[in-house]
Amino acid sequence: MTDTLPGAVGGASAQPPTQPPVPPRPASAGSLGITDVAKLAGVSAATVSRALSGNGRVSAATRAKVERVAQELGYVVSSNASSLASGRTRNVGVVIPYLNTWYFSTLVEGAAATLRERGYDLTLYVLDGGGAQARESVFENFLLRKRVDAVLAVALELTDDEVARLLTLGKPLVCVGGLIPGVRSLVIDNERVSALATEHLIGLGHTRVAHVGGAVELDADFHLGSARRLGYDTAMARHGLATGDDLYAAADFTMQGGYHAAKQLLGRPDARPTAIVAASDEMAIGCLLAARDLGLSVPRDVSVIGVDDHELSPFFGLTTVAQHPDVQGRRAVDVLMTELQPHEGDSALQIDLPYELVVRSTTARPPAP
Amino acid sequence: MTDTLPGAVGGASAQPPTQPPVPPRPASAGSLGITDVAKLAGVSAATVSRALSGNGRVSAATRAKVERVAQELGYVVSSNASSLASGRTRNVGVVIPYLNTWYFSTLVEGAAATLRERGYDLTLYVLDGGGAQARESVFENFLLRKRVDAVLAVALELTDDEVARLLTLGKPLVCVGGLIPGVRSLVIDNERVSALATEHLIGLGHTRVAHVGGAVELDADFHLGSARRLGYDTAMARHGLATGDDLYAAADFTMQGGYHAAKQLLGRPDARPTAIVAASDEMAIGCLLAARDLGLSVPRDVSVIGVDDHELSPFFGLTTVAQHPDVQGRRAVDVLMTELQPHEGDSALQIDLPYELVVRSTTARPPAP
DNA sequence: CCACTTTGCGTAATCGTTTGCACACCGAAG
DNA sequence: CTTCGGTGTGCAAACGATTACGCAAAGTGG
Repeated sequence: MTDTLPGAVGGASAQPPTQPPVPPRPASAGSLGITDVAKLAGVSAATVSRALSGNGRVSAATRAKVERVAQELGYVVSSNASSLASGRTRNVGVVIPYLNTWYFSTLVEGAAATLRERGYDLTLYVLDGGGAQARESVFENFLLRKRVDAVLAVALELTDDEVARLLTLGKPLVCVGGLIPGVRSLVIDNERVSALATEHLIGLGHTRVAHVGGAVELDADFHLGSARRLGYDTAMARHGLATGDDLYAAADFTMQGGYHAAKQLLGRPDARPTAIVAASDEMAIGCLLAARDLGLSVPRDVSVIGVDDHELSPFFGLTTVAQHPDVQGRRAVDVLMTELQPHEGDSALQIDLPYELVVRSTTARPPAP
Repeated sequence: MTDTLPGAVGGASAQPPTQPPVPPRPASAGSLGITDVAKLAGVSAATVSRALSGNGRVSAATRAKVERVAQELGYVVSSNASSLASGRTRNVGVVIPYLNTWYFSTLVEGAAATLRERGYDLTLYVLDGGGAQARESVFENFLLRKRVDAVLAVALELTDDEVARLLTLGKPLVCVGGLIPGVRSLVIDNERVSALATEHLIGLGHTRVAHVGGAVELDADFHLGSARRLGYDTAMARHGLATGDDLYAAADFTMQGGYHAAKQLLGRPDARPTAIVAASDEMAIGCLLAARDLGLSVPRDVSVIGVDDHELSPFFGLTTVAQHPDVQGRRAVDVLMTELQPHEGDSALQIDLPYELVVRSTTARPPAP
């Protein structure tokens, strides 16, 4: 029931003190329930529920009438009451480490769009900042309040404990951006992605190919840095090409990091690499800027390829291996939805996400020696 | 369950004694309710509710015992039941046009962090993509389901209808990033911000100051482009400096747009501006890159200033007028929270957000003529 | 030692839907 | 003309909390 707090509605200016006898119900449009609709439609509340939810059978005529009345009254079901009674919330929880990042925010936007289309709400839990404490409070409290029908974990390496905790709720749990044992996960093959990028350069004829990768000590989130470095190493090895410390520089997945790494790699003119595969587009763009500052022309003097297809990449003409976070978000929701259906055929726990090479103008054949 | 309760062991542990050390499995299924806690603690459900929620009086001893039992059982209140009974949801709805943008995602992250700290959930509605239809469905359905205690509208020019719709719910509505009549709004004075940036350049001695602004036809979101252009115009006029078509280029708030605009402005060597104030940092960075491509040195040949303090700005050494979206998100939540309290003193409807000049290395005195 | 206020807690009535069950009606099959 | 299976609807019991009341027991002051 809406509290009869005076002044909550008016808002604009202070309530005049000379208020006439306060109307007992100040147009409490919020407090209209299913029974109001029922009464006006001349049916029982049960029938209204069935007509509006689509569960159970209702004659076409009755349904139409109920819908009309509900529309006229501006009636909207109380999700709390509905959830309590039915056990379904039409709401999914999305847990994510950060938000102010191209990848994460785009992924969430994709998920949000899909959920909205399906009539679902999205409740967001951003772990950032709060550290271990935030993480614990989310997993120990927020997610257990039965406010969500399912949980989508983004790029989170969940502990067995956290998984168990969530699964005892009996709610589907889907993970995107990392493989978790026993949990349906949508993953991108980071090793292959990185190998593909590397092989593009090798295919162009490059032999001195350097790698700007994530520092091992920053190897959070499913060892993204390691996986991509491994793909680079593998591809190089497969083609009999040398790798080594002089062809590797660690960075932190930022543009600035990529910039400094490239400065270092491209700095010595003696054995300068003719190409760089960066583990992310932001770092790749950093490399581009560094090359320019060193007076090197891209792609004439040095080729650069990234991974992601960041929103800035088209502008820089960056060749890259695209992953599509918005699609990842959408697909993750799709999976979640089928999971919410009374499914039985246990499909694969691991679902591979697509990626593809996007050739732009930062890669070309190596300069003639 | 860990049986530290002497009396509870007999009744509760149905486990065979010869069970190997199974992980404690705190909660049996999701189906444990307040009455389970009540029974085990030897009190009534009402007391458990009071002890856990802090409403009503409970002796310290009882409270401690209830808390311990709840902890052991892994009990978490059902937010639906709680909301239904109390009318409060401990959840706020955030409505936002886009998410995959530095400003928006950072703002939401700030809001999310604050909300989490206060034990609130955040339900996110991203309008993007769905167009008018998405917008309508959010305002006509999603927000009216009584799932939220309050609504935070970000950079949305709400129609009177939408405002009315939300206010009849009796739920607080706060707006950040735009002034809406009758709604408590947190706004940044875009005109002053832009004037401040312009005056920084004027103070350095620049007289030919150009503006890269939002195209009027893209003037969504509270006329951000217009307001910032007006601030530039005003500042120039105040100092008796000329403005005009040769000192203005429209763009679309992207780096690419800024790049092309700057190419145009800086292209003719005859009457080239010595400084540019861009209406956003992303455009400013585009200007930086354009200047470089034209062989101009920043800030020796041309100064550039932006607005935002984008995450990339420190890397580019960009001088800018900072607004702090994360702080804006936090403050918006703060306001929302006081709004949720039984407030009475109607404070100002408009709340001004802070901004400040951040001088880095892209602005300097103009070149000697 | 007696009113009289606090305190602490239990009883029971909500909150607004959903849904199992019962029942009435209806047309088709036996 | 019964007997059915299928439809459409209402009744009433959940769902799992919160909270207004009421009533003891425990302080408090005179």
